[in-house]
Amino acid sequence: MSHEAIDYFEILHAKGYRVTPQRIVILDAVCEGNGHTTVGEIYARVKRMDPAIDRSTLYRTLDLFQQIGLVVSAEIGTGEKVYEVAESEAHYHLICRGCGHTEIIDHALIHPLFKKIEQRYRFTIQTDHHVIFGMCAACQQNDETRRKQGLSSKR
Amino acid sequence: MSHEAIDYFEILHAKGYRVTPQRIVILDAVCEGNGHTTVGEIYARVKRMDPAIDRSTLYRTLDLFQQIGLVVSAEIGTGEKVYEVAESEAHYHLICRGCGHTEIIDHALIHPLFKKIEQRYRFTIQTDHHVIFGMCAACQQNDETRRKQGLSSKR
DNA sequence: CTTTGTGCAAACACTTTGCAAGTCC
DNA sequence: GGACTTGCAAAGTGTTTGCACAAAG
Repeated sequence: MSHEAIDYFEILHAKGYRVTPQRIVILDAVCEGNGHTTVGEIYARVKRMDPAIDRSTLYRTLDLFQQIGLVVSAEIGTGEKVYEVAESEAHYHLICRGCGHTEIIDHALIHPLFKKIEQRYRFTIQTDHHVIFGMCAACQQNDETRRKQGLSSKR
Repeated sequence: MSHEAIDYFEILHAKGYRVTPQRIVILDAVCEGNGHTTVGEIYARVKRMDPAIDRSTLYRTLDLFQQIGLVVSAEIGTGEKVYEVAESEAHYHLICRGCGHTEIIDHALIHPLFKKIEQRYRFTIQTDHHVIFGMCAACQQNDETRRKQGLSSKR
């Protein structure tokens, strides 16, 4: 999962882009996310490693990384984009709306469905990163308990 | 699909909210979307019907409608939120990245998978509105043709 | 008449852009 | 040295908030 394993150096070079300390730090920061990370989180980590790096550089670099396929992004329910280092395999997450707990869904579960959809609708599915929201068992219980204690029906 | 069929009046009343012309116009506008509509599109329709309605009112009203369950929202790839009137059934869309064509995925296809996921991970899936991105057959062909004509590798 | 809802304007958060100075190769 | 990158500052977007006035019940 660490970028050590990735030929980022070579990939950048091959496309004529330069390897700069900022880019390394930013790739580091995305890797540290271990899965989804929002731009805000990435920026915090970047700042910790090198406070001089500007937000605009972060955005530009994330764009670049995405273009050359070093990282992929997905949309989560909050409207924020999340980034992560590109993996060979597409994958799917289950995120608890209560506690934010993330679970990776077994690939074998999803794949047959996608195959079926592709056949039926003559579509090529490109979502290499899918997020399903829900409530984990623990949070569901908490929620019920709280409701019993009588919370207002309004927000 | 039209809000005529919905007891919006009663629903608002029941929760102690008022029925105002603005709210009716906005609900109308969401209904006109016939599926996903972005805030921008909704606002345009609202303006057409009543130019005096402010953006802030739109946002506040959409929030309210979502809270009381009159409309549901989903996230699409662009980072924009889309809204639509709540349906009894959850549903799933296939959207072509090329032409934007939208296809509704047969419920029977998805449901078994979600059931399986819920059991396996002890999660309650709350996504009542799911979007999968891909490429429709037509756009895929166009894309290949274009690539053959020699487009640069950089964006 | 009381409470809720609205329009306005200003504030916000997040992202993008122009440009001169700095840096990689 | 020359092209690519960066930091800075400023401008965009899209969304939210405070407040006085208007409207619903």
